[in-house]
Amino acid sequence: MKDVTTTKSKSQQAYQWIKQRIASQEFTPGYRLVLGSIAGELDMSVVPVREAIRQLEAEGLVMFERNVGARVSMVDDTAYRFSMQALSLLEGAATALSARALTHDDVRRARQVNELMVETLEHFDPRAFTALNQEFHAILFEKCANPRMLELVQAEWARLGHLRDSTFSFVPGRAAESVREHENILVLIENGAPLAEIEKVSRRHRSATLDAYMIHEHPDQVLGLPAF
Amino acid sequence: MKDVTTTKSKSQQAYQWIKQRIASQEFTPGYRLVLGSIAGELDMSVVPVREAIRQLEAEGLVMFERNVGARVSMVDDTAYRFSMQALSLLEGAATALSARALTHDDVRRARQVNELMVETLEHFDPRAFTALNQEFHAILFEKCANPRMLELVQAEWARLGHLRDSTFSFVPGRAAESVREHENILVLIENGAPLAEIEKVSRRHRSATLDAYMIHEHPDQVLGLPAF
DNA sequence: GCGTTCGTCATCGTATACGATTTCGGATAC
DNA sequence: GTATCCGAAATCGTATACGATGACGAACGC
Repeated sequence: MKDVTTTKSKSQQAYQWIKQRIASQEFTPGYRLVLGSIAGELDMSVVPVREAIRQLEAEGLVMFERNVGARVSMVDDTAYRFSMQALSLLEGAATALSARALTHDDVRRARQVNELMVETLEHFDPRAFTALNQEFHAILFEKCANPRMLELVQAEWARLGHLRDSTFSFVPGRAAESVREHENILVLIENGAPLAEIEKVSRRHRSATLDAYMIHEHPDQVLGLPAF
Repeated sequence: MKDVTTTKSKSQQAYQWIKQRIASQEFTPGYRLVLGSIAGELDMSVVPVREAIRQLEAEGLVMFERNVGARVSMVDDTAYRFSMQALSLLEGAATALSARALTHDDVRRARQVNELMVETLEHFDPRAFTALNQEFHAILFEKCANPRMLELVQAEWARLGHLRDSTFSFVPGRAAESVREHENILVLIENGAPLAEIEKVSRRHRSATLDAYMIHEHPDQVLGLPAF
């Protein structure tokens, strides 16, 4: 008897396989996803692959054009900005909704990650830095009391996945500031600050990264977002 | 030559067909979606139907169990609460991001809708009331400067679609209060109030509906959400 | 030389077919 | 009477097959 929860359907296999490739940058934005090739690669027929791609399409990771095919979504600058703004909103709230559930150990782990980030600052590697950044924030919002919001945050992270590396490489100065804000957030959580305060600061933290990026890359079209 | 934008693929036909049935309550939560039957109904094979259902699954409108089949998502009370909370967050922000783009005419239309709601209060029809409620809010956030956030709001509305009728029927008293708050929001928009203020009030407006529901149905587990 | 047209190839879209899994009812044992 | 086991029917999962569509390049006309 096979364990259904462990034995994945081929559609799911394909789904995860593709998703991972996108996340790991093996499939970069614009990359053409050919059904037949992927099917061959995974040793299955095209049908499960099609379904997998549909799901990825619904998540916004791939674009699909009828009778033409699928390709990894191009996240142009404007789309990037919009997603980041949405993420600042969602993540801020998720962090607040998670704060009360965080243990001392969670905070300790987060602080540890943040210290790693400080060390990384010297021989700065945007990619490593961003990975740590995600890890840090993931610890803070992972215990979000609202699972739906957690889903939304994670979906938005995935959407931005393929270019989240670049954020800090554009605006190197932002990284140092970022780790300082991280410590601020940790202190607020430790002190049981009002949830509204935690939400506000978390949201600003991410908006600030976005603003830094916008000012650096598109100083003309900085569109203010309400930071409360 | 066929117009590709008009000529829908069968998957898309199936997708819209099913989605509409769900929205119109013809397929109620728990309803079993049998691939073969739907395919027969639409005069197509099961393959496009499968894809359609995958998409709906990704949107959260249907649940899917391997080797068992799909059914319209049960939105139990807790899931309902979580989605509403997410919606209050998203909609509040979307409304704020839309406020500056609203014309006098938009506000006028919204006010008109709200006045209809007032009239409806007398011979109260939860279903009609909720439809108007959605229309009202749609006017307010439809010009959201951030299209991504608009997508998220609409997706969340769709998720709650099948039971949004019930909200006000549970807590009749809430409806009257709700229309008063609507007018408040309109005034804020007209006066060019700070976006933060608009966001705060919009968010509270929806949270209040949720709170009223929770207190009425589950007085034991009212879980506070940060209203700023 | 340049633009247009036509044909071919790659790829997608869907139907059909069949094996695999689950569900459910009835028969059997206790 | 109840619990358990077995088997058939319903339904899903995937492979294969073939027609349809669009992309690309070569040949042709100008």
